[in-house]
Amino acid sequence: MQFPSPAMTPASKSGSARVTVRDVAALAGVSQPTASLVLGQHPRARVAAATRERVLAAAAQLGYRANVVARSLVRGRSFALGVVVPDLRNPFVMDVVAGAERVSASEGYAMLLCDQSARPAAAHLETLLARQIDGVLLDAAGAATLSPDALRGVNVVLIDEPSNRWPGVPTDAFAAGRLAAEHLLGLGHRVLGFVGPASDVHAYRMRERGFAQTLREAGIAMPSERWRRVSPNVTGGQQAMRALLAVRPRPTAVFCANDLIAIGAVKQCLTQGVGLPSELSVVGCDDIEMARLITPELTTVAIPARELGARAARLLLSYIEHPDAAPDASILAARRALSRPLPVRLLVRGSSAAAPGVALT
Amino acid sequence: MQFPSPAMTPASKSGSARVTVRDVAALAGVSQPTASLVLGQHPRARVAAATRERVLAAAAQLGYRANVVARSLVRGRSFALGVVVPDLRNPFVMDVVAGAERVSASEGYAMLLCDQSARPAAAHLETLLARQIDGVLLDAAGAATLSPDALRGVNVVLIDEPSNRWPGVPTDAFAAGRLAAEHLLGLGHRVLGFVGPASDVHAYRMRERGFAQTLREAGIAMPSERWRRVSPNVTGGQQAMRALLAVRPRPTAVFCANDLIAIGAVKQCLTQGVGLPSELSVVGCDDIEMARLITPELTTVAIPARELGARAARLLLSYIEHPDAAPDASILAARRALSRPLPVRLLVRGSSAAAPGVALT
DNA sequence: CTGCGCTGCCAATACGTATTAGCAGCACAA
DNA sequence: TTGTGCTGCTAATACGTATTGGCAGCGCAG
Repeated sequence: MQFPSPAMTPASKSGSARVTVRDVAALAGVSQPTASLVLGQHPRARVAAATRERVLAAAAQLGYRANVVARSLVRGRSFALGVVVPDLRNPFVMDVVAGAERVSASEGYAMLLCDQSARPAAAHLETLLARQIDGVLLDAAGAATLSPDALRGVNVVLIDEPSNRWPGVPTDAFAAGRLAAEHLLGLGHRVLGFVGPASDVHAYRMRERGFAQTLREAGIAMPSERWRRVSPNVTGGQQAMRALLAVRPRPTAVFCANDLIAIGAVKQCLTQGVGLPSELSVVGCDDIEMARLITPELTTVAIPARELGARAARLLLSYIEHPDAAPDASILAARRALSRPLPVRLLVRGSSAAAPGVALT
Repeated sequence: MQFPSPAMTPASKSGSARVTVRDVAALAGVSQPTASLVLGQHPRARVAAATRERVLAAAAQLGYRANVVARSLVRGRSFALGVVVPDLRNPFVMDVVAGAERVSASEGYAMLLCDQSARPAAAHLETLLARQIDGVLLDAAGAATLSPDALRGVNVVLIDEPSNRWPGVPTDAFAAGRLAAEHLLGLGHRVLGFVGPASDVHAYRMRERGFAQTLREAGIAMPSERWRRVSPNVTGGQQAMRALLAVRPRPTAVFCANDLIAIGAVKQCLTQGVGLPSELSVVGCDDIEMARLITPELTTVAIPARELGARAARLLLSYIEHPDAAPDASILAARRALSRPLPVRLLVRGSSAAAPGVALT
């Protein structure tokens, strides 16, 4: 039988002073390393069952919570991921982040979020590296603006941007463009337009090439007046559509490289009184929530954004937790599966219809 | 004159092994604490100018980067903020987060993002506390679900949720409701409806009360059939509007407690062929980007979301960096300024117009 | 009774930084 | 010459955990 220290009753004051592994060890009557063996995350440690029980009981009684900072220092790992995104207010980007957050949180990793619209990616990366970050999820924009050796010594996974330097999770962007083209061709459209970003982001390029190549195969002309480059947002879409509506012959259908552009394009049509989809069809790409909310609802090629983020996080974690140069075959297989292009699919909604004067059979 | 170690030329191999303050000290020919005094963040330290120069030169030559983890351990602070949000995919929330991110990044703090839609707030909080987080930004939903003593010992700032326990940044939510009511009354509407969330979030309640009290003062009845409670998203808005359109007399104007609800309401009207704004006016609240993208554009009461997030972050940083019980008068004044309710303003757009049969003078 | 291997625990140390206390060295006045 | 005060630096230690090496104690075979 033993008395609790009269100065405090352990159970009641669990929050007052920081309780460390030493306190737990003292209460359990073992040394600090022994307590550390039990409370650390190495279940392989050889500790007698009775001792383990005593330590766990003491930890519970004191309300022990491991200090991740101290653990990080000694292990040289922070159990945290950095995510560098081009713009926090882009809904597609946030869907990707949401997918990544779910995975990283469930694996016990914290997520440090960095917005490039406020600070350059290089500055964010400096902060992340100083924090001994375990890995970085990089959007295409981030990968483009960063010098490659700023990223030396850290695990990197790229989101929808191929590279022979770092692994990444791609989407089948070429198919996205092709699906849009096939859909519009099938509706009888022969005078087509395209709106994409001026920046050189691979996924956008592939969407464009899938669209262009399908038109080419069908023998459709793609004059440059109907091939517009703008900033990839709503304003850009409006500008592009204003220009396209002035072109003669006027396009009867337009494919936009993302939904924000498409929404801007649709808005501009409504502003100018152009009938949608009676006079003009618009197809977007991404399937952000907003696409279903405008009128008419936007026909678009859905990119599985959350899944994209989730897979990118899983792939990054795989590299973090198995840093070996030549890992297990099953690990390699898992990585290969995660690196496979994500399928896309066409969602036909109200913004696309048969070309004017074409009766569909 | 001294030779560099023949084993490596310092400038070239800056990335190979982790360079510590000891390496810098050795190269500069001073002790580790001296180098630490120069490279740490205490400019008050008394170091001779010549020594300081030598240390800085050595640090630059070696590409020294401070290890924030080690610094955190000894200082007992992590230089990181936690942000716990109800849903990463809510655009209003993300605007708030974007504002907070900008401030925290510019002050050298990292931002750990936690999404309650994937894990309960309590679980996130456990992770954050284990990481010695310096402070937490909490949305109303987070504050509601957390037991108060889970937050003991950490700085907390609430976003748009009053509490006598923690500081927070409020918005003038009552005025938001009042503005909406005055606007609609001014347009001649006398049969009004309201749609709000079923959850008990203070800001929503105040918007509702501002709206209700203004109607009451004008002698307008508010029967419960025209007072709907749904989940605060697009689907909820659709459901509520479907119900409201069946009420007799049918309302000629509806105020929705946030824009997502309002967008759902507008969508439902279009689906059922109800003319907007000719037969029915809809007013939202928040002014998310989407509000300008639907047709007709949504009349709404703008809440300055980014400013809200930015102020919350600044307020939190004030508490973190001045933990004194009785701080400076200027600090108190700054806190008071940051705690003042954020003004809101009405943005009249296309979704509201004069009541049917009312000619405006 | 000795030698060997195994189990279970602990002493010592490391991680990279910040901070406290104190020691030289110097200038200056008494 | 001694005392005093200041400047500029360093030795020692702390932060809380993980890990290495080694030491008792025990069972068992020779």
